[in-house]
Amino acid sequence: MGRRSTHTPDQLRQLILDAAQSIIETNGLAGLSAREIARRISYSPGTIYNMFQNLDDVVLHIEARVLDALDERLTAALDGGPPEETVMRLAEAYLAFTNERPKLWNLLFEHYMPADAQSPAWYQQKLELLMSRVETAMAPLFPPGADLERQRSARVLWAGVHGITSLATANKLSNVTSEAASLLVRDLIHNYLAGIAVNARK
Amino acid sequence: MGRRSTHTPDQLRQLILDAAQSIIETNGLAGLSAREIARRISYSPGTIYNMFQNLDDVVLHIEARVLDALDERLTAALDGGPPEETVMRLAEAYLAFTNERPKLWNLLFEHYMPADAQSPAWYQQKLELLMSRVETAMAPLFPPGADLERQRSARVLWAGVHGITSLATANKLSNVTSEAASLLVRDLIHNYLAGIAVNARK
DNA sequence: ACGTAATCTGGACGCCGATCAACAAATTGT
DNA sequence: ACAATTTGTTGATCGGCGTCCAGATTACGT
Repeated sequence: MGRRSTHTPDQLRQLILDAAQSIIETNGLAGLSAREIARRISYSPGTIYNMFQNLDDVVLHIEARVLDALDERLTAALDGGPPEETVMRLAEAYLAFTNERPKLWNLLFEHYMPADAQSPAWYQQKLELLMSRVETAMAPLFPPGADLERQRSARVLWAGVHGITSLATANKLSNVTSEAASLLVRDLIHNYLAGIAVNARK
Repeated sequence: MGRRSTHTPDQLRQLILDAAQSIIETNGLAGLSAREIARRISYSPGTIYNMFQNLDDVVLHIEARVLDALDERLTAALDGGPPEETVMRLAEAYLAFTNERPKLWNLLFEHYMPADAQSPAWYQQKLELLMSRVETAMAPLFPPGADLERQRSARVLWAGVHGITSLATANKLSNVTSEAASLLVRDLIHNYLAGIAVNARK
C-alpha cells in the first residue's frame, strides 16, 4: 500500500498517542507495544517509527500529557485559604488523580529513559513546574528571603506525599489502602508544617 | 543431555538466584531474562522452569533477599540513643543501602506481580517487619496505648523517606542528587517529629 | 542388571522492537 | 495530460524474549 493521506502527520501522531495512552490506562506500560498500537489505529508497526524515534519516545510524549494533566489539577486546587489548607488541597488533588488514573500516573515512575539518553530539558521543566505549585502554596509560611528553606520544604512535602501514594497503591505499606493514604498524607502535612512553625520560632 | 547432578536442587536454586541477582545489580530488571541466567550458569533455559514457576517467581525470591538485607541494615542501626537520633540512623541506613545497590533496591518497586497473582503472605510479613523497626524506634515518643498514632507516624515517616529516596534516585526531584537527599530526609524527620511533639502537647 | 524416577535439553510457539528495500499514492513540474 | 519526483506505507526480516514439553539421558533403589 502506498501513501494514504487520510490523516495529516499531526493527526497521525495524536492517533498514535491516543491509542498508546488508552492501552496504558487499561493494561499498564507492560501492555504497550508498537504492534498493539498499530493494530488499534489500523496502520502497520513501521508507521509508528516514521512518526517517533522509538517506543520510548512515544512513552515520553504520553508522560508529557500526564504531567500537564497533573499540573491542571494542581493549579485548580491552588487559590485561596490559609497555606496549610492550600497544601492539603494540593495533596488531595494529587491523590485524586492517582486514584482516577493509577496506571497512567504510575507510568511516570515505572518508565525511565535508557541509560544513554537523558530525559529532555522540557521534561525537567514540567517537573519543576509541579514543584513550584507546592512552593507558592507554602510561600506565606516563610519569611521573605528564606528561599532555600521554602524550596527544601516544598520538596520534602512533595516527595513525602508521593512516597505515601506510591507505597499505598503498590500495596507495600502494610494494609494501607488508597483511602487510608489520604489520612497519612494529611497527618504528614499537618505535623510537618507544625514542625516547621515551631522550629522557625527558635 | 540427561541428568547431571553436579548440583543438588538447592544448590541449583541458589545458582539461579545468584546469577539473577548479579544481572539485576549490573543491568537492572530490564536486563534480566531466563536465557541470560541460563547462559551464565551453563544450563538451558528450561532448567530454570524446573526450579521456579516462572521469571516472576525468580524475581520474587530476589526481592526476598533484598528485604532481608535491608532488615539487617536497619536492625544494625537500631540500638541506643534518643528516639530522633535512632530514626535518623534508620533513615541513613536506608539511604546508604539504596546508594550502594540502587538497581537492587529499585527492583522492589519496579517489579510487581501479575494482576492474577497477589504477593505471598511472607512477602507482606517482611514488609511489616521493616515497618516495625521504625515503630520500635519511635516508641518512646508516644504514651503507652497510643498504638494507632505510633503506627501511623511510623508509616508516614517510612513512606516519606522512601518518597525522597525514590524521586532523588530517579532524578525526578529537580536537581536533588542522592547526597542532597540525605539533607531532605533529615529535614523531614526533624520537622515531622517536632510537629508530633507540639501537637501531642495540646 | 534392570527398571523406575529424576533431570536436562532443544526445539517450538507466539510474542516483541526495530529496520529498510520496495512499492504506491500524491504532488509538482512541464 | 502526462512524467518526474517526493512522500507515505508496508511487509518481510533479524534477533531477542517467556514458556512449555516430548524425548533423551543419567542416577538410584532393589
